[in-house]
Amino acid sequence: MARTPQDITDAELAVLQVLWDQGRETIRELTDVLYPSGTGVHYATVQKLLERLEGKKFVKRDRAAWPHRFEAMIGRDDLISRRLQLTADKLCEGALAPLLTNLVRATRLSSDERKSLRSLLDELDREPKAKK
Amino acid sequence: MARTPQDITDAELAVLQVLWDQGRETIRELTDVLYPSGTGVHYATVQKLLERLEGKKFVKRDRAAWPHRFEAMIGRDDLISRRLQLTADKLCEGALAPLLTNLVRATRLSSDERKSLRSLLDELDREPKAKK
DNA sequence: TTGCAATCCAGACATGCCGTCTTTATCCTA
DNA sequence: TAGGATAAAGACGGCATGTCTGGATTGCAA
Repeated sequence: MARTPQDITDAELAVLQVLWDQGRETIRELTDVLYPSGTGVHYATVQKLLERLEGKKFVKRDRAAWPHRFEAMIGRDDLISRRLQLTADKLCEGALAPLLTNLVRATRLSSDERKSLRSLLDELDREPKAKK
Repeated sequence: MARTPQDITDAELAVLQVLWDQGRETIRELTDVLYPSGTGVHYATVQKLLERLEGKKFVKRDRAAWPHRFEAMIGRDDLISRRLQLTADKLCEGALAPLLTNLVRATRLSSDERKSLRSLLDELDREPKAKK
């Protein structure tokens, strides 16, 4: 049984989180956020993580700027979808519906949350062909 | 950044899937299913996987029976919940609601599915204190 | 131009997970 | 009691992944 590499590792995710919060950033800026008391050694670590994220098309590098600036190519919601699909593939033969019912039961939905969920369903009723 | 070991690996999951399908099984039976053309070498592999699953309390071993019989201690739904909570922890600070809305949008819900989802919500309305 | 500091780049390294395999001890059955 | 099957403990190896090193390149200041 071959081990399957992770799509995005924890360290890579940490970098993405900062990019999501701050927008376009340089390696230096990212390093300062991720390793506040860093000795400067961590610069190369962040660099490598960005290089791998770029290779996986999850981050875009602006080589015109100096120093280079980085930007997330994947949104938080996209990654959530990705992870959900992954668990569905492993546990439900790809079907998302079981995850859905599981969540509805497990989550202690407040009445407000139930209300907004209903309106979301109403919205889907009106436009049966949701985009993308 | 410390690497976090997986709760259940792919190979371990494969064993669990068989246990979910077949119920109580011996190592030999599991091995025959997982490695149909196995040379007998894989017996120890399954054995080790079961040992680790037992250590993590995901599988119960009946040492009274001979040969030992194994049984899943965690259900498919439990594992789904676990995985969902894990993604929520990593991407939504533990909140499950974002996953829910994400799923509702991503899943192409048929009108039937929407209907059953609504009735599920109604059910929750009637008994605000859902049990665990 | 020259020197310097910061940045970029490629690759090596280390640690630990995890699937596999080996060896030895233990148990049932004939 | 002999022999085959199972149990138990540990070693091994590949590789993912976070970290680090050395040297090339760039921009800027004197």
